[in-house]
Amino acid sequence: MSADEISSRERILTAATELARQVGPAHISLDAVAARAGLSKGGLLYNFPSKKKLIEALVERHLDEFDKALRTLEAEHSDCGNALALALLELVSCEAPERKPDATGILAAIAEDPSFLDPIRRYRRGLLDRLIGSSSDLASALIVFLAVDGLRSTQLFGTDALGPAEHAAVFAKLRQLLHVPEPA
Amino acid sequence: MSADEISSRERILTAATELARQVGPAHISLDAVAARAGLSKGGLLYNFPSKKKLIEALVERHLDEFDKALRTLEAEHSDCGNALALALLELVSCEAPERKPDATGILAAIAEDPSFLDPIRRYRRGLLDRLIGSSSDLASALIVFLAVDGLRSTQLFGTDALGPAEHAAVFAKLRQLLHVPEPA
DNA sequence: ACTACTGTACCGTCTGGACGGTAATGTCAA
DNA sequence: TTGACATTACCGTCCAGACGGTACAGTAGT
Repeated sequence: MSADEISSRERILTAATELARQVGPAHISLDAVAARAGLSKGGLLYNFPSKKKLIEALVERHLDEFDKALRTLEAEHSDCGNALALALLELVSCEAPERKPDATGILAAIAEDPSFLDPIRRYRRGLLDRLIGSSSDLASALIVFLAVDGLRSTQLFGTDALGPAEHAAVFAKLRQLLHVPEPA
Repeated sequence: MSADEISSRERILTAATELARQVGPAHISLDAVAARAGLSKGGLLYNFPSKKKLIEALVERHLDEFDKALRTLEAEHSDCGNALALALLELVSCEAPERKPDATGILAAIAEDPSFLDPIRRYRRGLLDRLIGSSSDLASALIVFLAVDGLRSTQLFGTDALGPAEHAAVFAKLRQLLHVPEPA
């Protein structure tokens, strides 16, 4: 891995994610991923010895990115009592594409085999425990947790039905549930 | 279609859904679906002339079942002001498996080609409009809408992290948001 | 005779993966 | 400094099998 270029692994993972969005999560073939990542199929199989390993890495990377973005946002609100719930809310509502990890690869994983989501299950349970432990109002925190899930899933499916005004209304109310004042 | 047995179309659709859950949504082959539905591949292709038609029917049936269950629940609460939001809440939280449509087939659809979800997009937008038109408190209704989405998506992914107690706590709070008294 | 299939045979395409090769880049003793 | 070997990171080819779909002859119930 030379310093002036992104690692092949990253390029492959990104190519796979983009392909999933374009041709449908069930149709990411090794050939197509390799072509898109700018290397040969042999090269791909060198980095990921099987399709299974590739998809596992896809899930893992998404989880890492999500967790990193979440912890950054959480730190920004460390003064607030409901920092984690607030960070969750902001992660899913923020406009910056950099901070919002692309989850399309996850669809490829679940399409291939639902058991690929086991790491996600574990992560979510941990997240929920952390949320429960850090929230003054359990029910409200759980509502935020679910609502964020809802928004993320609809973004993932491309079935996002909320307009900007509705979007703003929900988030204002959710903030209110967390006893967080409106931002100026 | 004789009266004493379920139609072949229904059997095929059910078989496809079950297969999607078992082997992964990306791997429902016509051969496997036919075998599971107890007919030959020729018979399957007689009912659904292509895989595309089969999957379209999968999405359509799910939408029909969902809408039917929702309208039934809505009618049961026609005296309440937030009947639709409440019905949504009950549909996703009820224990009766009969009333909760299995959405696994949807995963097969999105895995194959995300544009299969167009009917779902339309339905959701219509549902949202109906919700907005019928709710006294818009923001709360939208929160319920999102939270229900969240719960449905996690059930779909099998990443449901909430325990029974947490589950109960959220739903109590959501009901409270809709100004609905606790059931006895 | 018509409907609703069944069963079998087949075709062209695509797939994951195995394999052998190779050029570049270390590593290390003499 | 050099030669010997190891590792990394790929390339290009091949293949058995699975896939969606077609074609068609046969058949049991109405």
